[in-house]
Amino acid sequence: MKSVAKSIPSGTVLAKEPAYATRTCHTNPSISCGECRLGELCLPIALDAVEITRLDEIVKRGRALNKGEYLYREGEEFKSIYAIRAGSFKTFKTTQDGTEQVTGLYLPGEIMGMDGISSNRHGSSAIALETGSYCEIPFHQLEDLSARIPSLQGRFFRLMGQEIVKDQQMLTLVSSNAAEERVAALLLSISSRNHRRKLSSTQFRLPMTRADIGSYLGVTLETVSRVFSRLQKQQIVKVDNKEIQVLDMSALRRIAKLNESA
Amino acid sequence: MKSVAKSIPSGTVLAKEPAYATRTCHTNPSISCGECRLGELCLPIALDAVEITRLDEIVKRGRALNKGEYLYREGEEFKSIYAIRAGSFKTFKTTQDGTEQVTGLYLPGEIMGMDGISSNRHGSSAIALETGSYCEIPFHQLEDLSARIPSLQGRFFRLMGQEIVKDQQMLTLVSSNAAEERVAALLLSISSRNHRRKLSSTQFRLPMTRADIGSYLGVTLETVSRVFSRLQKQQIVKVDNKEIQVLDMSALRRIAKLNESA
DNA sequence: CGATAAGTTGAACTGGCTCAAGTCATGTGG
DNA sequence: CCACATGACTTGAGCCAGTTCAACTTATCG
Repeated sequence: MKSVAKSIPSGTVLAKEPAYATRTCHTNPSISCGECRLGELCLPIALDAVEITRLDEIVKRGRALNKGEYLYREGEEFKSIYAIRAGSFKTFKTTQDGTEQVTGLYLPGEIMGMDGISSNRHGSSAIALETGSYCEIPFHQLEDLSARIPSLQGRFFRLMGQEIVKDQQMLTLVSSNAAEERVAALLLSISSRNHRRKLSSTQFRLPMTRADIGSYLGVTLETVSRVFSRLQKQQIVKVDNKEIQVLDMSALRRIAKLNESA
Repeated sequence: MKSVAKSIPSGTVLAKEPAYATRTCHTNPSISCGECRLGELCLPIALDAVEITRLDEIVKRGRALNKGEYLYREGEEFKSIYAIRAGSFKTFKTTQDGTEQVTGLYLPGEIMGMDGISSNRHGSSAIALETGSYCEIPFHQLEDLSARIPSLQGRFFRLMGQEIVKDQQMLTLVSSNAAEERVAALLLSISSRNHRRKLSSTQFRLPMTRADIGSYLGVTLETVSRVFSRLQKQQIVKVDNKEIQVLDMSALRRIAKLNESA
């Protein structure tokens, strides 16, 4: 927990530190799915108490991961999907010219690794952006269980459907040019995901570097930096390195062209 | 069948017409999944004969659709997914400024509509690019059946996983700039999908207009046109309006940076 | 505290965009 | 079956958002 806080600059004016630290779910590995505060976001939605217990039996609670540690690597055999409990992760592919292309940002309560299901190989690598923890769910056990618990099967279909929708929104975002639009949409996305997790939707810490954001959004890191500067000059957000404070949410939505997604 | 052929310019030098016409699956609505030549690509893979019969009972074979007809519209209630039997379809979203953003191209044997699963609303509209036909699979019946046939559940998980992988490949393609790379990747994608369907991987007809291709790839139609002209000048492809002949496959792969996807 | 990574800002360059003017294809009605 | 209208495609010219390269400041961490 403290190691997350450690990465927040001490003299920061924003001071959303306590909220972040207390809310970022349990690093405590003994918490079961039934007790987990993220249950309402994560896999267990739509399951009753008994079903959650069944699910609990197959979930392996992973150890804490430090910044930069891999959860899995592109090309490795796919065995499990992973639910984020705390911290944040990015997924990325390494292109043949050796550059890294960020394909996803994952926050607590979200599921990673679904791009390995079809081919039995992980389609991307996943790495912790800060100290974090996760639950590992062996996929074939999840399949077995899903066949016996229809509501779990339905839940997982919907979860995969969500991933498809998310990827398509990202695709339309990146095809439709404007760099400002992309950055604004990313901020709104983080904002609304924080809201779901009962965190501040106006103050948060960007888990990615400018380079990661640029890679994710299909622009250079310099452009990301310039967009932040511009948005700040227009009083739409306050940017202090990775600390973001949204000052004018509706202006931000206007710039993002309100892709309903957010 | 003939109406597909009709859209092929008569005096064309390429003359891949017969292959196209005979191979483009059955427009015959009485063909069952067990008999369908697309079975090996479509939902039934991994199912035994008895299971296919069960699946057959819930599949509704749709009427032929003419060019421009909608299969479903963005925002409509999601009830079914659709398997393409013949022809080609595009999916697209209409952005708030009224422009159309192409999100997918679907060929026979492929499944459309999975972006409606999570929200119970279709996330995009689907429209026939030429005369085509489809099978409708009511989703809740598919869910019921999947709960009773584990191999069908597994198949559908993998199919959704494939859609996720496809969207992410598209995303990385569109973030990594180079217009030529994007066009080359699209050509390779169609080529390999044709190959899977036992059609020519070097000669085919583009089902989309330049405008559609541009929208899909995140460039303008003029850029698409110029890229085609350049590729033709370099003797990599022969372009006759919508007819494409790949002359130098390895050069095309080199340009596409061989995103293994293809 | 010093090294290294992350971020900002400026200046010049350029790929793709916009606008425009044309050709070519398709299909519709007389 | 032709003529004409409309949509699809091509090509050129100028422009601009975002890139590249570079110099610098600010954070982070052993």
